[in-house]
Amino acid sequence: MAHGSGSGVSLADVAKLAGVSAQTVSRVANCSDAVRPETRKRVLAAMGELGYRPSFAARSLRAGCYQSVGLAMSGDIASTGRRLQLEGVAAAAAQRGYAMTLIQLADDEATLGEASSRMSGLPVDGQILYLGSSTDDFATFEPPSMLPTVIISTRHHPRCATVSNDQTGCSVSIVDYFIKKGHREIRFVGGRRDSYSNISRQKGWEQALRTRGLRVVEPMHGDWTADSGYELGMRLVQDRECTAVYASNDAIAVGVIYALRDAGLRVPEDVSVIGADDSLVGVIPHLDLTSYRFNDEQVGSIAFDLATNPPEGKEPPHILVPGMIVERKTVAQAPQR
Amino acid sequence: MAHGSGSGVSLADVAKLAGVSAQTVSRVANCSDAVRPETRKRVLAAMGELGYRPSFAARSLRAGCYQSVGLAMSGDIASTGRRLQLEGVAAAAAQRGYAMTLIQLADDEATLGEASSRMSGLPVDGQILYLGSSTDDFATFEPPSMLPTVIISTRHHPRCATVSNDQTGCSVSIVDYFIKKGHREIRFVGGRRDSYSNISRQKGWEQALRTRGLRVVEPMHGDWTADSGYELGMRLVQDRECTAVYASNDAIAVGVIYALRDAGLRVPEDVSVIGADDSLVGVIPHLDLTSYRFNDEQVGSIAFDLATNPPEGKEPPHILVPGMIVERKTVAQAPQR
DNA sequence: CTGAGGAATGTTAACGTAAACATTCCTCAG
DNA sequence: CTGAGGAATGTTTACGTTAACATTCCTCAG
Repeated sequence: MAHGSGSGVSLADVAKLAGVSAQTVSRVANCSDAVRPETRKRVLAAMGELGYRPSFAARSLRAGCYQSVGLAMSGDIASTGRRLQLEGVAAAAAQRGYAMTLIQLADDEATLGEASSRMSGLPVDGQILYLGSSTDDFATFEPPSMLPTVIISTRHHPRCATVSNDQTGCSVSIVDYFIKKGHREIRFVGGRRDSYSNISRQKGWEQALRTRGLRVVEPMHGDWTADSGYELGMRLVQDRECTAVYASNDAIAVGVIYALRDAGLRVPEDVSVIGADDSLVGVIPHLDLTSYRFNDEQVGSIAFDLATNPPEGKEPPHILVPGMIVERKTVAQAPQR
Repeated sequence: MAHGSGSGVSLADVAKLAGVSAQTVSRVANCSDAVRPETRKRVLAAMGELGYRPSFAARSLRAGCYQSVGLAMSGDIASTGRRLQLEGVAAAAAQRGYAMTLIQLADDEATLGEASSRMSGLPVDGQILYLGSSTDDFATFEPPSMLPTVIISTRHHPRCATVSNDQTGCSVSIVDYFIKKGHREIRFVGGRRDSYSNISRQKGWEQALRTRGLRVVEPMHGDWTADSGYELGMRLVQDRECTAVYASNDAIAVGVIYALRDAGLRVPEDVSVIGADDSLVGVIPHLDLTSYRFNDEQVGSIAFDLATNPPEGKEPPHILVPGMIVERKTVAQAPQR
């Protein structure tokens, strides 16, 4: 017995059992009020007996849409940030009565073109593409004409709507926050050099420092782990003028803090440290790391809206969603010199 | 212009433009080789021009199945473990050419019945229900007759296949691992008392100790955070006989370790500590926490297989997937007394 | 030159649903 | 008693696809 489409039981089957027409069954299934209570009862009984399940295929064929949005992700769904945006899309979809179709692309096939072509055969009214910002075909990708397409990316695309966390804005906020606290020597400790989010964060930091007329010291780079942060932190100890450190993620921030403390410096009294992503809550005792929390939920929700209600205008929108600094205990006023 | 189903452009439209029959276009779309190269080219050109996208609805209506599996999750998709199992399902689906339809249930509607009924109108050949193990209707839930159903849960269900991580097995492995290292006073530090996974882990620990004839000391409970682990760790210091601690998750383990060290005890020389979930890799400097890693990928993959290829037998399978201890540096031989 | 045989293409029908329209049946005003 | 009007239900049709069968056209052996 083939499972699938409508469970093999159709309106007609139910109709026959209940002694009514298929249309009447359809009316019952769709809660129309133009059915006598007695008839309705008989139909519902027949439905139950046969295990009727409406056929999504037939319904959407008739309706011409699916009430479903597609999300294509590459590699790791689970990594920080990505998963929250997935959740944002899912939440927005749920709220608006949409389903979500998720496809995962292996890293070696993670191009926008491939994702879009796989998606085009699926039951979706719009698609959200969430691959790394560094896919080969980002610039050349042409979205399918009849399928509203949104790319989650910090980069701007000429033909597609794009949304993402405002990585640059994150850096600017952090720099300004440090400045407000009286800091002037603000260092950046990076993650992997080739990572797009690291590049954006670093660029934003540099830009903000220059605009504010502060000194830019060439940053060091680690591999996103706390251990690499520790090493970099130990090197940072030499830098006697530095009073503020902006780490490209929280693990690095933790590494830096441990290193500074091991070197006899106090955090935040001597050096203030801030992380990014706000991913380490509740995980380390007595560490109240000040961090920057992105609004992943909103990114997902906006992506959903753009995919299901594409704006009319010529120019595709490029939306950057700001987050906020979560103040805890690793940033203080700059020490007096 | 309505988007959706087949982009509004049908085989017939393409056929007219290319001057062939719809069937020929269908053959081209399905890569049948019974088409003259020249014809194929003409058809492909027409497809491109019109932006043809095959209609999922029509195809599955005809085929009688969707090549898609449904996954229902409650509340937080992102939390440790859950997200990895999501990824496991997604990976298995991708590998076998299936799509995945994800629906998210708000916490106040997270029952198996609700999930299943929502799913029944979606394009899925099978469904995987992944709510908390504590849903109200777990025992009474009746799966729909024509939709293969799998529940991800440590509990056994009389009518549905179930899969999950082997929480009890985790505890047994950990106890035996400690015993192998010469420990005999093995404590359990729990997370939230009412959490199902905490209950299972504690039960497994207790059972293992009893079976091996070791002393069971009533465990303490925190709230899963490192800070709560720290507090409990400080209380644990009084327990002079304890040489081994099994923490119900990694954050608690970290808290315990910090507390023990602050109290002057060495880890692992004086007291060994093990966590569970292996969720804190690379996040704390110089902490090489021994932990138990579950095989979430495999849980997801098995769930997928059961949902798409339901076994014939009468008794629904109940599968517990073992994980493994990841040996690092927080467990050592028991100290000599 | 004939026609058998195969390659390429066309035609028909069915999948399950729901809108639009058609029919039946009942009630009640005149 | 008649029939207008409305409620309940039935019938037809189209959505886009593809399996199954039908047709056309070409090639080449005899």
